[in-house]
Amino acid sequence: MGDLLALQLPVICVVGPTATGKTALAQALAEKFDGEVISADSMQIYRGMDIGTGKIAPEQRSVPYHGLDMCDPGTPYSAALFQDFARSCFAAADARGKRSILCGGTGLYVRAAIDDYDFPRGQQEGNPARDHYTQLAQEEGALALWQLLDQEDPASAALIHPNNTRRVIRAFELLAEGTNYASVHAGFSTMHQAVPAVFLGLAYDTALLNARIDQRVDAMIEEGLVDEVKTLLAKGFRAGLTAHQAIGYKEIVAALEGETSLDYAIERIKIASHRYAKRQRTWLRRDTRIHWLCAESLDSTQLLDQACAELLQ
RNA sequence: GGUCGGGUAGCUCAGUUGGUAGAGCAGCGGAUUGAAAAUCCGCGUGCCGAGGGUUCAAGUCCCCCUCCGACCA
Repeated sequence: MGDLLALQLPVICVVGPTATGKTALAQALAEKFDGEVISADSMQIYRGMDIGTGKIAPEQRSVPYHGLDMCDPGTPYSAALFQDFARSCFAAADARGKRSILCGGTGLYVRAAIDDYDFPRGQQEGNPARDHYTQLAQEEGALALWQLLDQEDPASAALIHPNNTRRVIRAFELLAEGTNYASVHAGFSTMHQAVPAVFLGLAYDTALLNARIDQRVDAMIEEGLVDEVKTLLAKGFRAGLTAHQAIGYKEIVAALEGETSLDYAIERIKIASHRYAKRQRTWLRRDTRIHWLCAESLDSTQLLDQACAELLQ
C-alpha cells in the first residue's frame, strides 16, 4: 500500500445508478481520448447474460472493451479478482499509450480497482471456511453463528448485525486468513487512492430514472430476455451461483418454473431495479471525488462536452 | 328485486369477549473492504365507505344508505 500505480494518464471513472447512460458516455469518452473501456459490473462479467445486464452489443462497440464475458454463469467471481484484473488492464493500456475508462455500476468493484483496498490473500480456490459456516448458519441459526463470532472475535461481532449472516461468515473467513474484520474496518476512514483517477457521475432525477428503468425492462423483454434465460437454464445455469442473484434473471427463472406469472416477474424486475438504483445512489453519495453531471437534462453531445469540461479542471 | 360475503396505510389483508388499529409488499433513509444486481439495519396518523343510533367508550353491536363480489329469482 502506499504508492500510486504509475500511469501516464489518470483513469477516467464513469459511475452512476443503472440506466443512467454510463455505457454511452464511456464509449464517447473512449473515442475522444483514444481509450479503452474497462467494465466494472459484477454481472456483465458473465457470458450469455447479455440482454438482462444491459451489456453493449458487440456490433455497437467502437473501442476495445475489457471485463465483459470473463466467465460462465456459475463460476464465482469477486472484488479481489476484479481488482487484479482491472489494474492489469490499466497498466497494459497505459503501456500502449491508451487511456483507461472504467465504467460500471458495481460500486465495490470500482473502489476495489481504484482505491487502496487491501484484500487479504487467503485461498485462491473455493472457500472451505465459507462452506463450513454457511452450513453452520443453516443448522444453528443466524443468531447462534453471530454468538460464536462474538466469542472468538468480539470486536468484529460488535460491528456486524447478527442478522447479517453474509458478513458474519466473511468475518470468520478473515479470521481463518489470519486477520479480522475489525482491524480491516478500522482502516476504512483513512482509505486513499491507489490508482490515479478522476470520477464522473451521472445523476438522474429518481422519478424520471424509475420511469426509464421501467421502459428499459419492457424493452429487455421484447428483445428476448425470456429466451436468454431459457438458454442459460439449458446450460445448467440453475446450480447455486453468483449469476443467479442477478436482477432480471432470478425473476424470469421463477416465472419459467411456474412459481409466478410472467407479468408478475416483470413487475418484480422493475421494483428490484428501482431499489438497486437506490442502493447505488446511497453508495455513491458519500464519495466526494465524483464530479456529478445532470444526465436527465443533457443530450449525449452536451453530456460529453460537460464531461470534458470537468476533466480539464 | 332477495340472500350472503366484503369495503381498514399506495397495494394485499389482520384486528381477540366493544376500550380511538397492525403485518407483508411498495416507498423513504442508512450501512457496505475476496458473494455486492448480493447481504443487512431503521422509518407506519390511516376521515377503519357515508350517515344515524346504543354505550362512559364502536373498526368491533343496531338501523339506514352506498359501492364491489357471489348466489337466488
